[in-house]
Amino acid sequence: MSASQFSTKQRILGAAETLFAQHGFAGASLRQVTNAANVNLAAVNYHFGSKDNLIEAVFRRRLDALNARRHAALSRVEAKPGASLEDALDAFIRPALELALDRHGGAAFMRMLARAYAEHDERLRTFLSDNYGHVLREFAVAFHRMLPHLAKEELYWRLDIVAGALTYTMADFGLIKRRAGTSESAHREYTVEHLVRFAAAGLRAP
Amino acid sequence: MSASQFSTKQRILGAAETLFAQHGFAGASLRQVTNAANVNLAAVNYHFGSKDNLIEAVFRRRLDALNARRHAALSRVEAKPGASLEDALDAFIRPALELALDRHGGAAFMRMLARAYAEHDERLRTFLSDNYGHVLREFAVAFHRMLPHLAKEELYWRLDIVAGALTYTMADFGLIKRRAGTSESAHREYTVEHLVRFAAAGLRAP
DNA sequence: CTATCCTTCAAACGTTCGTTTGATACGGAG
DNA sequence: CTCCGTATCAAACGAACGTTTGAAGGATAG
Repeated sequence: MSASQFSTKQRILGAAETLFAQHGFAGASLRQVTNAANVNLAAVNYHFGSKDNLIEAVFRRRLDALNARRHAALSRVEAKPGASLEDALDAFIRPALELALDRHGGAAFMRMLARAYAEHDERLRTFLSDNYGHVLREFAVAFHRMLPHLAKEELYWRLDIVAGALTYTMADFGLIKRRAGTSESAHREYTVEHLVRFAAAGLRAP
Repeated sequence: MSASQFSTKQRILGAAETLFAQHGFAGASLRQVTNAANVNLAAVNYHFGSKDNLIEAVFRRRLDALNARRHAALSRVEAKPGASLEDALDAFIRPALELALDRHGGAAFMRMLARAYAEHDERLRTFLSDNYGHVLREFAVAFHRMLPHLAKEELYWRLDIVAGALTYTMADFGLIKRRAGTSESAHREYTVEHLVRFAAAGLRAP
């Protein structure tokens, strides 16, 4: 039963991701997590030190890769002459949507991320900003270059809102099965395009 | 100190709204709430019966009025010949935005509502659907009439996502001060227009 | 073999949670 | 005045929380 192809650490991370998405960080207890992962209660503190550290580890496992892919995609866009706002938004959205549609817990992680956005928790915001803020700042610079008429302050809170709305939307997309008869790649292309237009409209508003 | 122009019940509701918005339903304890409201701990269970009932009461206090105003606005739109999708969205968005910009805790409530959306909690969804679902269904019917080419299933989850994204966005709007030199009504008009366009684009997408 | 390190385990730690209790004060109604 | 329903209070209830402890495996190195 407790046997799984995954290590204790990985099983804890997976169960935590699912339960945090379902009940929130305060609402999901370590006893729920360790029961779902079929590991001893003390294993969390042994491997991660504390519940807060576990939360950060769950983020890290996914965001390291997501941020790297976003950075790479933005670099490709910036190397291209005549890149549009839509290209930059695509670089931001596509890696996240691929993560949301990933079959190995991607949807759960996206829902967890959406909750984190809604929580406005100071500790979490600091952690995310410290570890992943630099890529977001790269995007902000790119957007600023593409929307020169927009004041920096205005741009920043628009980005905050657009990113939040996108995250919320992608979290829900992960819950919904695509229409029968549509291939996965077609579904993804359709959704990316839809989200890019939606975000561009929000950023370009007067 | 404990003296206030408001009754015990009202002070509990106000403090709960603020703290639920800040720390979530699981994260805010009744001891925090009763301390902030300057009332005895037992007062919550005396006046409301349980923490869950308190949560529902906090929703009820705002949503009764919000739903009534949305219903009235939609009725006006439907009485008007040649009403557009944008008119219906206006009827949906304007009352909510006015609530979000209300100075007496409206912003806190909107943040709480956004968290509730992100939580996907079954009990809360049932409560909201049972008590306020009929107005949302009126809007769904109106939108269906205005978007006949869209299958019902497709429309429903688009509405779910659009409503969530709008709620999230309005929750953040409540946190941000309007630009200096802009009147409150101008700020509201600008924002409503922006949100309506944004939502219409999401619903009209192919 | 023994020694060592990493991991797992049951049990307990002190704290905080939502809820309940029983006493006390107050304020009209009879 | 007494009576009675409403409201508030300090105190306690059992349950659940995150965390710590110390002992017991189990593999590897000498």
